[in-house]
Amino acid sequence: MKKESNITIHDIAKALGISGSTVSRALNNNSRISDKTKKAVRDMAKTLGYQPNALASNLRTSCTNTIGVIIPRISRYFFSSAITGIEEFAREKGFNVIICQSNDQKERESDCVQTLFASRVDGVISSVALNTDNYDHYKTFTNKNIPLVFFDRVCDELETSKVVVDDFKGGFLAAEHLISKGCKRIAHISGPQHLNLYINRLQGYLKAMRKHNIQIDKDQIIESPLNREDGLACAKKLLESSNPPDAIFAANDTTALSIILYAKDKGIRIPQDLAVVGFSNEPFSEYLSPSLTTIEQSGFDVGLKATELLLDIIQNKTGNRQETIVLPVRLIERESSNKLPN
Amino acid sequence: MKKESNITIHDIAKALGISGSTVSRALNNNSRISDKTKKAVRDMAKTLGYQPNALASNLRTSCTNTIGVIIPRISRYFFSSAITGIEEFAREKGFNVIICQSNDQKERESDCVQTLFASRVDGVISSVALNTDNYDHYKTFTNKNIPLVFFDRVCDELETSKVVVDDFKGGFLAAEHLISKGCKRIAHISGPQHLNLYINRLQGYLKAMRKHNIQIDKDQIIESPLNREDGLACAKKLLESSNPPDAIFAANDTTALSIILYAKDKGIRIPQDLAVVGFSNEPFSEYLSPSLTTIEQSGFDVGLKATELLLDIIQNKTGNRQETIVLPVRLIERESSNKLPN
DNA sequence: AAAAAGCAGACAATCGATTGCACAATTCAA
DNA sequence: TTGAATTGTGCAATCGATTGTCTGCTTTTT
Repeated sequence: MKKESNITIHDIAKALGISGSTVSRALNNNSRISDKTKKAVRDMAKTLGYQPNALASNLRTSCTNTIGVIIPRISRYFFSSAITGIEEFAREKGFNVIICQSNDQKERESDCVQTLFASRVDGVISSVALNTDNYDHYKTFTNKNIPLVFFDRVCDELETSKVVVDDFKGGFLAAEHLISKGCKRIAHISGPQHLNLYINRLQGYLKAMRKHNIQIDKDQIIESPLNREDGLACAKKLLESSNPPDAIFAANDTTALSIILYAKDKGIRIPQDLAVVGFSNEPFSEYLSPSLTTIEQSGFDVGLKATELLLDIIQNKTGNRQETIVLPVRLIERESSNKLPN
Repeated sequence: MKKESNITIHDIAKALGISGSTVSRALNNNSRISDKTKKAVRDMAKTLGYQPNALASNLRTSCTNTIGVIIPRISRYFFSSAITGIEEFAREKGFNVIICQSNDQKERESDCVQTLFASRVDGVISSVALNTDNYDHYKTFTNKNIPLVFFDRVCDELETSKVVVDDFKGGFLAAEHLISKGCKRIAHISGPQHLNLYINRLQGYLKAMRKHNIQIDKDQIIESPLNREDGLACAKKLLESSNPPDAIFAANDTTALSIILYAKDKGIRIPQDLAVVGFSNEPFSEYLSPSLTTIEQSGFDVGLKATELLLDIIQNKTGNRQETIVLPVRLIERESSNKLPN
């Protein structure tokens, strides 16, 4: 009923008449221990129901076998998929994962950094908050040589590895797709320009436009925080202008959703009057009416890759590298852009 | 560049010419230490940039200040919201959270139990996998007196506390709402009957039917694993019968979605020919066409409450109690049931 | 003024696994 | 046969914070 006195390596040692250090080495498969002893130790460990005390081991080795994750919000599908990828890989390698949410606020992000640091995680994977414009708090990690890998929303200021999707190509595919559907006046709603991924999506869009000699109108490119409300405002601004676009490429699905809702409300037909393409392939995009054409990016793969990279740095003690891994994206054609080229 | 030798309580002690134990007690606000000394210690700690080493403390106290969470899948909105609630509360109280996903498989759930146990978490919050029909693996915790709280998908076999939403009322509200809209033949697609929450939703539905003297037809109540595919099969079965229902109450939104997709495909008008109500208020339900009437349940609140309960058990060492907290639900009326009573 | 009580702080053991070094036993080379 | 090399284990210190017990000093009580 009380504390079951836990089995320690010393109990095993006593049972076998050997020393604790030998047991420890045997369990860690140290080459200095004979196979016979190793087997005896392992068998006895099983018999006694030994459970290693990670705490003690952590204290001695100052490795926690834990990685920290900082994400804006877990309830966004892309991030929860990323978490799944991170966990999958980390657990398989014997690492635990501690997750912190910044709620897209820089201050909370700083708190997350502190929490993870105090938990003495062996490494950190992060996707920065929307309004993070300065990365000093991350120096808590880099100063102490704690490996750090960014994903999706990455930070260029710090010398770390990064995992992103091919946002440039995504932007390009989206725009070219709209062009192929005969759209002539293609607007783009972009995100905060201090984040690479939005810059890249925009650049991809611009490249497609140039490639096909479509005139680029600065009024048709607007920056937005990409939430529901601002999406409506952007839709209004674009669609009520004297020369409205015949297509909009939104830098995320949430904004594309706002556009669709706005258009429905105003009797603008999609895709006939206005074609729409989003970005991310959020789960809801498939069920919208019309369903949303979008760029698929695999959160799972991004998480997996980031973890692979991080654990490699941790285990090989190579120090923070500056590798950048770019994962592929894919255009998913649905109804919102399904019109005949005219 | 190498290991910055970390500041320990002994460094503080040396700097002040006092002993380590005094520093420890001062930092823990022990009453045996004078205010003057406490202040001196705290100031010095700040000056030196002292960061307590949780590992050492954990080892000594055998408390990890960490709670474990086992959930089916983090990518489902209800669960990610619950996680947010759990984290919010736990962090505020100085606890870390380790999350494990069972992917709705009993075997993985067992693995999660082992992982969390090996991590020596101070307590566990769990929502069981769909196919878990036996709870022996959870005894790993109960045997060692590790507090355990279930939420949403709870287990009655073990003597633990539980947090659920009012599924019975939800079922009742859903059915009564359909009745108020003039529906006469109301089908119900329920979930696995070894899970209380589906039993309760069903019972709520039955009570409403009885209250309003609507005939209950056993053929109109079917059990389903409640996924996309099976939802289509259920829809087909119900709607192609010789006497199809004029309303369906599905035990989750995913199944309701399947019904809507099936009906669209077959030219069945919603809500005129068929009214539909789901359960959960998943984010997509708002954007469907027609938008989905559903029962809202707050994952966040459930997570918060479960954590409150768990931390209370941990901190007051009251042992596992058997409290059951029931949180409210709410009907959200949308288009899929918006027809005039006939 | 002597005894009792209270206070502030120090000492040292402890949590359990790891690891540098020492040492014994065995094998091998010369 | 002796010295060297190799192999298998044990000893004891260590990681850093916590905590039961003890000490010396101050205050209070009678």
